[in-house]
Amino acid sequence: MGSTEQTRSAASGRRGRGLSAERIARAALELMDESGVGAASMRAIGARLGVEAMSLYKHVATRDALLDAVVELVVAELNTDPDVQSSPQHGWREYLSRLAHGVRRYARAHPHAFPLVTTRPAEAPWVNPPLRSLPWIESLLSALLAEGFTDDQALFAYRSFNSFLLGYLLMETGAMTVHDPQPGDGSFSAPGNSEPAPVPGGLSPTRTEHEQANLEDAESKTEVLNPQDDIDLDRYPVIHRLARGLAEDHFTEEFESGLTDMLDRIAQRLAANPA
Amino acid sequence: MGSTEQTRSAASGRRGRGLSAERIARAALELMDESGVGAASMRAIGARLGVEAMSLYKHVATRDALLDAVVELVVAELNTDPDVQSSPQHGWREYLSRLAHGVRRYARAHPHAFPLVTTRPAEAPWVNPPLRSLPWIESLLSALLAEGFTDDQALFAYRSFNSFLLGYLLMETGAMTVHDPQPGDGSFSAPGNSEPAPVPGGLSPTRTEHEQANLEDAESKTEVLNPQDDIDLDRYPVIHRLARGLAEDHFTEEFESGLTDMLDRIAQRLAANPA
DNA sequence: GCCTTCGGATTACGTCGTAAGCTTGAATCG
DNA sequence: CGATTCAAGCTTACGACGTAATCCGAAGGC
Repeated sequence: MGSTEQTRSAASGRRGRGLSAERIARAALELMDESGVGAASMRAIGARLGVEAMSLYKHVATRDALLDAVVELVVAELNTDPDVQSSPQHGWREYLSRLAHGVRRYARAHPHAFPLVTTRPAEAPWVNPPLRSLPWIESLLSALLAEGFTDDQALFAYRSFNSFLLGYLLMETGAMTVHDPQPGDGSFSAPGNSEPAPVPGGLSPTRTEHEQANLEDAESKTEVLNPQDDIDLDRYPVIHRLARGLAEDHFTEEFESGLTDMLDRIAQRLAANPA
Repeated sequence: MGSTEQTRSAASGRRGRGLSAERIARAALELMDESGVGAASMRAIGARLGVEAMSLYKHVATRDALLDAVVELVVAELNTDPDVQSSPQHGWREYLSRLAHGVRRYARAHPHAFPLVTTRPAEAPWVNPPLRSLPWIESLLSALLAEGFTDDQALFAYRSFNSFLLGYLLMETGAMTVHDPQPGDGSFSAPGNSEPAPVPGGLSPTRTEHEQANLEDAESKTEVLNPQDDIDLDRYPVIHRLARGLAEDHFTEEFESGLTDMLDRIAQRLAANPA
């Protein structure tokens, strides 16, 4: 296609067109941001870069490695976040708070890629999301130690930080990627575990339409199921009544208050067994 | 293969062999538990049930719907959990605590399937993991309202419950599914965002071997990267020093203390603006 | 000059989800 | 009872996927 012109505007100053592992990961991330994780197939990534799919393997071992690189790329946005500090300037609270806000920023910037960050298997059980990289784990731990934390206190803070961000941000980004509802309910049983199954519709009759949306993709469908006119009043009266409240967005305020409480929890631990 | 004997031991008392949406979902879940999400292909599920892959479509609309059914199946373990109560018997704290422990139980029982529970797009932004089903959301909310919560208090508790469990359990189950390490590090940049890239190895040279392990699968490889002999002492001195502490398992104790704190947080909210 | 090296294209294989149509045997009804 | 119906399961086939193997042409070093 086109011509054999090879502009060679690459920065590395070597052969080939500007392809590189990072550029590939960046293209993959763009595709995910636009159309979900599933849209980032090797062929699609190649097409976006004006290259055949197989050429990517000259820079990336496998698609799995590429996904890991995307995760790394996302987390690496912390490096260029101006509000995040690499070491505590005004105490550990501000350090952790700024870092947490940085994490939230990258999570909200890539709601489709964030599940990747949270669920891809790590190289060790203690390399946890949402930091996921040894450099940042090192940074956090050494920052806390420098602030006078004991080893145990630092590790406790590390775990609390991880689980808090994981929970809140997965909720928040998950709420951003929702697909269309189903007519039938299809529950196998009810919470009261007394009646077997009073479900009327059973399995859905009309659902021939297919859209690829496994764990891999998560379509963008931002359309929100407006609760108050879809919820079955008889089966779910409380949900029906609280519909408006359920749909309200409390993410920012509760992120702040949850973060504060988490930091308080850590501070409490500091006071409990002082160094 | 075999013979044309058709034992017809099905419970439903109709035609066909015992196949059903629930049996299919159960087979899929077993495959996931054994070998990761990716192992539950339509063909593999069919094989496990002694049936061709296409036969599954007589009971399941699409593989996506099947994954949703698996999620439902996992969450439905709450229904048969003897310690979980369908309505508060001794106050909301015990109700929520028992429910939380029930969720933890199903999460630990299916560490490979749990990411599905946490990341599959829901039918509405407020249908959140780890409950994910309208019956259980209804149950939780009505339980709290019955205990005297205001609407806002119940919704706050619902969100706190979700994000706490999401965070802790994703950490815990994530630590159970770890894959083998890579020789090279491959970071694009370091946390201090001062030096560009002091990485020695760059991209991995020897990694021709492939094993399917995208978000879909997450191989079982329970082998743990023993920190103290693999961590680069020069680049990550703190991690190296804290290696033993990082590898320690604090999940149960910190789940308990975190749960207590979360319930305290809710109680605080009750006191703040009393009904 | 040649020769190595390396980045990209080509071809091809096995597996995946699944659309379309066929077969079959139990349930139903005359 | 035999004819009909029809859902459950089988067969075939297609396009998209990840990727192994191979080839090719140009840039760099000698």
